[in-house]
Amino acid sequence: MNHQRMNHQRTNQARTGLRERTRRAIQKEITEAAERLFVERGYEATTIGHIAEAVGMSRRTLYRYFATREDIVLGKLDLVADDLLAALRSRPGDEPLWTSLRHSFDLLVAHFDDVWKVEFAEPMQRIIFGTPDLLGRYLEKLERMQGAAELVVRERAETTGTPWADDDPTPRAVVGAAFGCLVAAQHAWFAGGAKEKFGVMIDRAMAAVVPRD
Amino acid sequence: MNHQRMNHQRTNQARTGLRERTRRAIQKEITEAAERLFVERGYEATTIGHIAEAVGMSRRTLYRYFATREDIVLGKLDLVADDLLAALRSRPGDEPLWTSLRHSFDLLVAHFDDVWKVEFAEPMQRIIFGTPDLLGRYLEKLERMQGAAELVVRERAETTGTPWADDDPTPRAVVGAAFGCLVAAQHAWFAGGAKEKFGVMIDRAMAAVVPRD
DNA sequence: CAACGTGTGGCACAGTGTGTCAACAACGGC
DNA sequence: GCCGTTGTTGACACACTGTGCCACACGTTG
Repeated sequence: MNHQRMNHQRTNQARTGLRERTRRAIQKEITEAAERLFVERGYEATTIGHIAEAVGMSRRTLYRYFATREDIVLGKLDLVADDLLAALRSRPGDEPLWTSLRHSFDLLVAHFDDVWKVEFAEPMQRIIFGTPDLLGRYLEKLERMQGAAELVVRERAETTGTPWADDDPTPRAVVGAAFGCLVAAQHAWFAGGAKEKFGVMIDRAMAAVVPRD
Repeated sequence: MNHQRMNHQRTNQARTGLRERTRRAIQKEITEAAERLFVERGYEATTIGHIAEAVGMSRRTLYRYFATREDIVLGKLDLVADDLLAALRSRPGDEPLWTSLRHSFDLLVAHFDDVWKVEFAEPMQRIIFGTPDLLGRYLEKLERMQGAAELVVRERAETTGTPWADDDPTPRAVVGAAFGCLVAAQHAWFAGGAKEKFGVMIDRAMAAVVPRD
């Protein structure tokens, strides 16, 4: 229970504390070793014990850095989520919602086209989408992002004087549609061997689905 | 590995065989006992052992009916998925895609407004959305449904002479947007205490997001 | 009857994730 | 310097999931 809140507990306070920094460094080390193993031996075949051995620590200690094996792969997503929400919040209030959402995704686009792609992009993507456990966790995290995004969208609508009723599914639906496009773009992206830029893919996907403003 | 294909392996052949029927009956019995336990003691707190004991069979045998504990809750979804795809296939080819998708969801609407609601609707929904594991599996199943739906949509577009390129994210995006609306409707539905009909909710959600035809 | 296929339970096993405890290092005040 | 506090680590035991394997019981068919 309560796995998801264990890492990165306070993004604001103690941002540059020594503790936090070394913790991040170790987390990164673990992640890299683990991903190497996942890519070359497969996700299912790589146990926590293997990873612990690879980074030279005990199984128990590893669990203090990542609550579950899925989190080793998907933990960074929580950080991205915070940034995405901040980006969404910072969009001008009079901008069409769909456009704001598209721009918020730019962070993910960068994440895909830059960091991931250079080192592990395609293989790790394939591992995530090819492993039921990971895919489920991934989608669950996207789900929670959508919940948070809905709140942001509702707040924004309130400031512009056109709020939605509490039981109106509209804001969630628009956000959900946007994330649906995101996943669609991911599929198309590495279905085409990641030859095309991810940004292009998501533009196409979101152009095909434009809600009434 | 390969959990999801273990149950309901051939929906077409041997539809009314004795074996299949008794199997279904036992599955149903297990499901009902399990859901009762889940509702009153919580999902996490209910082990396979408890369920097995409740229905009077061994743990090992229970695993021959459901590959995972999640499947006890979400297994029926696979059947619904088949029906949903069949419904989608049977829509007229000249109908706007969004309308076809909306009508395909009627099955789910019935499932929500009728069967579930009468007995376990709200509690089970809450359990699914409140348990990370279950939510993940649920979303993963929706994901696979979307993959299958995309194929149907592509085939249909081919017969009408307006196919999409293989690397075009459009069909998946539209399908994904529709499923996003579905989930949005679920949220709004039991956020409002399931007072409103589910059909109304999904109508509102999908009306808010209409892609270009 | 015998052979066969199928459903069942028992057992052992690898793996995940948790609670608990003792050892140990780091840091501050005295 | 010494000592308590605090945080990190590893070891062990534990409950639970899911799988492989084997022996047994049952009904059907030859």
